[in-house]
Amino acid sequence: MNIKTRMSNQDRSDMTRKALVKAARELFIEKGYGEAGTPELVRAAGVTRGALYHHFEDKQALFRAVAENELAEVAKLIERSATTASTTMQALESGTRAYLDAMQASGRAHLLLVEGPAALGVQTMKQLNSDSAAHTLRDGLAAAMAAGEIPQLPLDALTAILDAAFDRAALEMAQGASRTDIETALSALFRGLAAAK
Amino acid sequence: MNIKTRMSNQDRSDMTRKALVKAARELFIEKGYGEAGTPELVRAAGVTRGALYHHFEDKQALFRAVAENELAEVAKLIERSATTASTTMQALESGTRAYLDAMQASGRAHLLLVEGPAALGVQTMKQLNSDSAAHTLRDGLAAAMAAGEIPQLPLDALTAILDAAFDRAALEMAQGASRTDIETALSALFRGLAAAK
DNA sequence: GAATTAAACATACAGGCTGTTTGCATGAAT
DNA sequence: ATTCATGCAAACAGCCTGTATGTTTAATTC
Repeated sequence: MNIKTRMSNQDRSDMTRKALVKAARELFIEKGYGEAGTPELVRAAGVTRGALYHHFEDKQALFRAVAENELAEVAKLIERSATTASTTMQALESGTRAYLDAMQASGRAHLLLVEGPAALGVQTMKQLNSDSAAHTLRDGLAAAMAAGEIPQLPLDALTAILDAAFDRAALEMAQGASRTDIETALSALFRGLAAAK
Repeated sequence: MNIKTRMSNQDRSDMTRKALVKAARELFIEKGYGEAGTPELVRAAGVTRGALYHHFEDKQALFRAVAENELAEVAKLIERSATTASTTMQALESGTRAYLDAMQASGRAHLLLVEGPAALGVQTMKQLNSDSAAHTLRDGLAAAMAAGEIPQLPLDALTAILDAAFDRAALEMAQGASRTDIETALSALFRGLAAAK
């Protein structure tokens, strides 16, 4: 597979793109976006800087590709784990667990929650998120409100705040915090919301 | 005051340090840590790069000084607004409002919550935070638990999650989100916690 | 209070990194 | 078979960071 002779342009492009994204993912995690240099990056990917700048407009675009990859993976994992829950709140809680699981891939939380907003900007990150699957939370909350399972509250604000809570939960877990502790605290928040009529 | 002749070394140092931190604060906000170059920075501060590297070990140290400044300001504002509340939960809620207020200074939320973790690292930022005054939340929650106002929950996890919620609340508000919406959602979370026995 | 030392810069320099340009080789199209 | 386009490779230009060196002026010492 590594032999570069006798290959269609398509395949060659796919290979180098993937090699670049993979190496970038690792180096961005290890050193952070700012400290990860393209010379080292392409060395790790086994290509040249020429290839990089042929496939990506700039370093930022490469990071964006990495982030989009991660988000797609998260979305896939969440969809895959979607079970049939009887109440909307149960669906939300199981969705939360799926999200926490999906975010435990090594370095993913750091990449998406720390490097991403600084490298691409908060706005762009928000955009990428909603392009993939973050609307899950928003929709779930809206449904729960409609079903009367939680009180009527400003949807955008509540979504943002709970989203942040989940993100931090994922980040803490990725850094070694106790999963049961985190889930206990999150559940208490959820159940409290439901009780708070 | 701008005449640089006949000044003690102390005063000269203080002046240039302050000028650097001020200019850095603005440029880091405007362009982000990575894109803010020291040549432009020192021009804005009215000093030379020589002065910068005389006072700060490197660009990161300058950012750190900016962040510490902001955190100190936040802590000051929170302490100043500390009122006597009858219940621990009331104290927590008023503390929350004070925090949100303090974080509305232009660019502050972005600096501390977006640039900071990427530029200095999540760990260092956490450290700086706890060095200044973030333990307020943790202590408040512990007190509320001890007083039986909220259920017994893993303190670290709950603190982290609520901290994240407040941070995002501050960030959203700084970006134009409705304050009443945010406070409504936050209050619901709090009251829910209290109810969730 | 003269001489020495140390602080606060200013300037010049070295290396590295990003993005661009130019050249080349090979697969695709005609 | 020839032309064209794609996928790179390599060299280049500009900028930026951190360091090293020089200069001025305040602080200290004798």
